[in-house]
Formats: sequence, structure tokens, C-alpha cells
Amino acid sequence: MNRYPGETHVLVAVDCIIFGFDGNDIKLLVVQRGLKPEKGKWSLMGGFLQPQESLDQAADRILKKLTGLEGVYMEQLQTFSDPLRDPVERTLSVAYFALIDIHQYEKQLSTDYHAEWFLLKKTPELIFDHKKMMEMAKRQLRYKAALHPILFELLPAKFTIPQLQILYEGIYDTTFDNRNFSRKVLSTELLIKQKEKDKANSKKGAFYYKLDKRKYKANFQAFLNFIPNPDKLLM
Amino acid sequence: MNRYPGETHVLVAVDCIIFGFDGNDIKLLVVQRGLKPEKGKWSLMGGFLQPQESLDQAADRILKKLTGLEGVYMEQLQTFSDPLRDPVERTLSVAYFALIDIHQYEKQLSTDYHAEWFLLKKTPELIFDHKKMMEMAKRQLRYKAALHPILFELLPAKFTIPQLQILYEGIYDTTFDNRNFSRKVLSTELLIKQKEKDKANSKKGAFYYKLDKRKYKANFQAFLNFIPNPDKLLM
DNA sequence: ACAAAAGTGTTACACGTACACCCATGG
DNA sequence: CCATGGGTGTACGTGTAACACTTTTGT
Repeated sequence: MNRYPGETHVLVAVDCIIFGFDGNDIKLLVVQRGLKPEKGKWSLMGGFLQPQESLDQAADRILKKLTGLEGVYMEQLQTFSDPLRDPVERTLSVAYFALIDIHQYEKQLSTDYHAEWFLLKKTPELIFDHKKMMEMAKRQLRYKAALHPILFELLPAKFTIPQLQILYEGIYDTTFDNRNFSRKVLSTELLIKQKEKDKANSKKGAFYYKLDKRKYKANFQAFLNFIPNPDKLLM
Repeated sequence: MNRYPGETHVLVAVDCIIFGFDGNDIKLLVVQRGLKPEKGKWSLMGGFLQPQESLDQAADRILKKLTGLEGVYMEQLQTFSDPLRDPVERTLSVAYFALIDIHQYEKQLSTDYHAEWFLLKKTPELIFDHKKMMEMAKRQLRYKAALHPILFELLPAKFTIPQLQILYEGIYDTTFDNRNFSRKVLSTELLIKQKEKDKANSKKGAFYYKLDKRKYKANFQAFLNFIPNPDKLLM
């Protein structure tokens, strides 16, 4: 077998920052670590890169192993490389963040991994540099969501504008004018109005919408600017 | 020594996408590869991650080895992981992109590495997946420069507004109204007017400006929007 | 009838854009 | 004195924000 002689090989892990939204709050999915050291402590879901797979494949595999879900929105965030980040041995970690519809995976939380959803604002202590990863993912989510229609990934197939607004408000920890918000969202023409209303939260009821998948993909790169004053909110 | 038993270790490389601007054109710094295979072909400047260093440190080391420069603007782009990307053995590559003032490193191009500046629009064929890396860096540069005052990193300490405009026009491959451009830039109050003018390009002469480093750092996160219609230009 | 959330209409204003025009100066 | 690039003044229109007001319907 060919080799580059004399170079050091390292272990590579993939860790997933998994976000969900339950209709009111943004949540983070974490697991109880099964390995020593730090066994039993809270950790991002992760695993080691296998010989024949790419990082994207590893991230998909790891997410599927925990949640059973496939085709989830996921993107590579950053590679963490402090030589001392893992006390056992030198391990790079490539962080991915994922957005999932929490309803697809709320009930049957994996007992194998002791998975649990935490409020993003009240996450427990995490091992190693996982907190740093989570903070970066949060920041990236805010950044990206200000420019791209990414947050639909957190919602079920049918959702109302007020629900969408609550999600955006949660992400940016602020409130928006509901009247302007709905107009702005609808002006993108990314949503298809349904016949039914959701009457859970008001007597009048709010119409359900579905995402126009075709337009969504076509316009993903467009700067949407749902968010007033992004420069102030993203500091 | 502790170990995670049974896991595969891989080689990790760092490759740098190095951009420069000569006053008219955006350029890319590449080297002639010194190793087999593909020896003699054009390649991004790179090297292997060493046991005791972080990726950022490796990137700094590699850039310094080639150019002698330190404190250069650099950011981690993405980790590339196709199992077959390097035919010799499985090697992850973490790509970094760097912005340097070309005048700091134009003359004494390293003969050790056979370094050469190419017009970004006329880059030669590159080995492995380096073209993909370069394309991603280009895209990221456009993206980031639309929102953050990052392109000053490519200019010398003193520069004129028309020079800055040529740079922006090069990045986005378009032209802007010079009258509006200068006003927009100056309205950020990030620039400090100098007494001298640059008369190389006009009889009237254009005032030199320096970057207000303090404000630059403080406002880096602010969305600057130098670019009209970013959504159209970034597609 | 009333309360409470959803949604419409309207207005003021900031901002981006376009473009006529003035400025400075070397040849 | 004119050609050339640098730069200012200003007018117009679009898009955003603010907010009064209407709609719907369960209790």
C-alpha cells in the first residue's frame, strides 16, 4: 500500500448539533455518552469516521443511527482541532448541524443512547468542546436564517404563519410585528395556502401553509430578509 | 498511552486558497507540487497537520513557510473527505482561505515551492480536488464580502476609493456606479482620509484613505451592503 | 357581546439608485 | 482649454416599519 512516509495519522470524529422546534421553543438533542471517559455525561451525538465513508456520509449515518431519520437538512460547520480537546488521544472533530422536524422524533427517543431534548436556552453542561460547537452552530443558524429560508426545515409539512413567526422570534430572541411579518413571508411566494385552519391558538384560526418545494430550492440562495435589522440582531 | 481501540486513523492535510489583488485583477497563489504523485503539477499550497498543532496553527505555519507573512486574514473553509480524493492514501484536507496584500509578496516569489500568481479567472488545472476547493473559496469570498468589510485585507494600508471599487467589481464581475459607490463606502465611516492623492490614474487625483482599524474590528459583524442586489449577484 | 388572535389598509420615511453637474489638473 | 477621472447634489421610487383598524369565531 502506498503511503506518505513519516506523517502522523489522527482519529477523526463527527459530532452533530441537532436542532428541533416544538412549536414554542428551540431545542437541542443530546445524548448520554456511553464511552469512557466522561461516561454518562451529556454530549452531542457523534461517532468516528469510518475508512470508506466521507464526512457527509458519516454525519448521515450517525444521525440515522440515533433518530432513524434520513434526508434531513444538515451542513458541515467547522472542524475542531485543539490537540488536547479529547483527553484520550488526539482526535479531530468535524461538527455538523442538523435541522429536524421534532415531531418526527419526539416520542420514541432512543433509549440506546439516552437521548434527550433540552431547551436550547437551558442546555446542560456538555463534554469536551461540545459547548463551543453548539455556540458556533447557534450563531451559524442565526446567520444563515437571516439570509436563507432555512428554518422551514424545523417545521412540519403544514404550518401556520404565526407558528413560523414564533420560530423566528425564538431564533433571534426578539419579537416582530406580526402584521408585517406575515406580509413579508407571503410576498416571497414560497408558501402555498391550504384550505384548513389551525384553531388551536385562536378563535379565528390561522390558515395552514405548505412550502412550495420547487420554489424553495430555486430560491434558496436568494437573500430573503425576513428579519428586520439583521446587522443589529447578529452582533 | 490511552486509545480508542479499533478505530481507524487518517492523515490530515491543510490546503490554503490564497487570494491577492494587484490593483486590477484578483489573483490566486499556487505552487508546483514537490511530491509524487502529480509532482510538478499546480497545486494549492498545503502541508500535513503535525502532532502538536491545531489546524489554525498549521494553516499559519504553511502560509508563513511560503510567503513569510504572519497575521494574515485567514479562515477555515471546509473539510474535504472523499475517500479517494488523494490516490496515495486516505487523507482529509482542511481548506483555509487567506487574503493577502499582494504587494507584500509579489517580487520574491518563493523559488523553493515554485510559487506563482495566476489570474483568478485563468487558473491552471489543479491536482486532486483543489479546483473544487478554490471554487468554494471564491463563492465564500463573494458571500462574505457582500456582508462584511473583508476585502480591505487585500489592499495596502493606503488605498483610494476607485481602487476599492475596482476590487469589488472584480469580485462580483460587474460594474458599480462610482458616484454611489464612494458615498456608500464613506458613509460607513470606516475610512480615514489622508492628505495625499494618488495621481497615477487621473489628473485630478483620488485621495488616499486608511482603514480605521478600531471601527473595522468593532463593525466587522455589521452587514455593510456595499453591493447592490446581493441576491442577484450571489446566485 | 366580548375577547383575542389573524390579518388588511394606510402612511411616513429611510434608503438605494440614477443621473445632471461641478471639480481639479496634466497635457 | 479641453479631456479625463474624481466627486457632489438632488430627485425619484421602492421597500420597510409603524400602527389604526377590520375580520373571525369560541365562550
